[in-house]
Amino acid sequence: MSRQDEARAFHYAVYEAVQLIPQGRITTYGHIAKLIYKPRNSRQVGQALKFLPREGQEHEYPYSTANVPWWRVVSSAGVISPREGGAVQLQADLLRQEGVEVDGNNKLKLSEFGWFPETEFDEYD
DNA sequence: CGCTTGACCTACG
DNA sequence: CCGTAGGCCAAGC
Repeated sequence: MSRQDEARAFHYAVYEAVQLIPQGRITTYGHIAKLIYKPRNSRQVGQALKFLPREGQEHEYPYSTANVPWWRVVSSAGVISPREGGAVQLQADLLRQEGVEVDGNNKLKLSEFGWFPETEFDEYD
């Protein structure tokens, strides 16, 4: 399996896990990493979302912003990760649109809206 | 091939 | 509840 194939497989795993997040709920990059059995790759989870094709854009992946709720993923600090462009504001709007409270500093209450299903890694805590 | 980046995370003051 | 330090690891150059 080539390195590129592995990267694609990782991206697909991330997108599939993100699709599991219920509407009106949020989870973290780190938790998605655990769900796909790559607990030390939280950074790459963010990277995968960055590579998620924008709706309408030409791409090979069977995933895009049209079928992956990328806005339901935030940092472990419960904050919408800062980045270039208007993506942050869009994410805040999409979350509020489904009932998730976002304050003026883009902070969210993980204790209230967090979605953290059990993972096999939790057994080693 | 080595070095820098970055939608991250935990531990510690 | 900040802010910092160190660790992590694929992608880009």
